[in-house]
Amino acid sequence: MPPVDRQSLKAKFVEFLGAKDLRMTCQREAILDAIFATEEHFTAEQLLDWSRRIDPSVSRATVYRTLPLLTECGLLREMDFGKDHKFYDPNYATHPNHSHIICQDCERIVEFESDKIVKLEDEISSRLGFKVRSQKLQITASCQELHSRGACANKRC
Amino acid sequence: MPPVDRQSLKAKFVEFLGAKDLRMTCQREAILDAIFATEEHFTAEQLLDWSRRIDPSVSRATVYRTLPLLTECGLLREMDFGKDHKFYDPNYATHPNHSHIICQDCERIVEFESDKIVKLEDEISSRLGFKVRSQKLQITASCQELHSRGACANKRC
DNA sequence: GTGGGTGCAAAGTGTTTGCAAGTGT
DNA sequence: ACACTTGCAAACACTTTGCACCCAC
Repeated sequence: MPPVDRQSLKAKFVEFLGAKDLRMTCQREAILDAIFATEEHFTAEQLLDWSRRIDPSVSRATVYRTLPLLTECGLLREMDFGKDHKFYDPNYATHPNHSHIICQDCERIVEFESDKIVKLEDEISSRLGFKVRSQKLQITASCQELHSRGACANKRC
Repeated sequence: MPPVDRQSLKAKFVEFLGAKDLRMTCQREAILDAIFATEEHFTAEQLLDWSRRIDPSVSRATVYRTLPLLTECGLLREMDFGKDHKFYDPNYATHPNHSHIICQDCERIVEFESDKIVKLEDEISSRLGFKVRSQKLQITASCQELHSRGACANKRC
C-alpha cells in the first residue's frame, strides 16, 4: 500500500476518533502501523505481536480495545472462518466489496471482486425492502488443480 | 416441515452416524426432534433447553458434542452474526444455498435464494480454479420502510 | 461383551473489564 | 486540569474434556 494511502487512512482514523472525543495515542498509532504493514488476514494475537515490535508498550488489552474502533471506522473487517478466534481483514478499507474463496483442500484464501454479484445483491435486497450497507460472501471450494493433477501450488495429495 | 421430510432427515443422520461407527441414542434423537420443531436460527443453549423438554436427561455436553455431527451431516449450518456465540440454521438441510439479509435497523433476518448468484459464484470460482462446495452470503442492510415511513413491521424510529 | 455415549464438573480459550496510574488536548 | 487511556491481572462466557458409569449394537 503506498504511503499516501497510509496517510489518508491514518487521517481517517484520527477524524473518526475525534468525532467520538477519543484520542490518538502512541499505542493506537503502533497498532495502525502494524496493520498497514500487512495485506493478510490476521488474529488479535498476531496484531499484538506485530504492534509490540513497533512499540513494546502495547498491551493485549489495548489491542482488544482498539480492534472494535478500527472495525467501526471501516479500516478493518471482522471475518469468521469457522475457527475459534476471529480474523481481521485489512483489505476492506480499500476494497469494501471483496469476497473470499476458502479452499478446503489447499487452505488458500483467495479474494475477488464482482460487480455483477454486488448488483444482484442490490436488486434482491431492494425488492425485499432493504438497502444494502455491506455484504459478506464466503465460498467454500475445492481445488481443481489439486484434484486433476494430484498437486497444486499449495499442497500435494 | 412435513413428517415425511422429518423421517428422511432422521434417516440421513442415522446413516451418517453408521458410516462413522456411531450410534443413535435417545439423547441424540431428542436433540434431532428439537431441531425439527423450529425454522428459526438458534444457539446451543436454546437447543439444550428445547431438547430437555423432550428428554430431561440431555446434558449440555451432549448438545455440544452433537452439534458438530449435525453440521457435518448437513442438517445444520453454523452461522456467525457477529455475536459472541454461534447460531445454527436448521433451514440449511432443505435449502442449502439460501442467503441472509440482516437488517441493522429492525433486526430482522430475512432468508432468500438466488439461482443467479449461485451461477455467478460457480463461474467466478471456476475461473479461479475452484469448484464450489458451499456458499455463505450475508447482506447487512437498512430497512427502507423504517426510513421512509418512520416505522416498519418490527420497529419504530 | 465391547466400544461408543453420557452427565457432571473441572479445565480451557479467546476476549472483556475493574482499577490505579499515566497522558493527550 | 480533566477526560480519556493504559497495563495488569482477574473475571467472563462459551465451549471442550477427563472420568467413571451406562447402553446401543
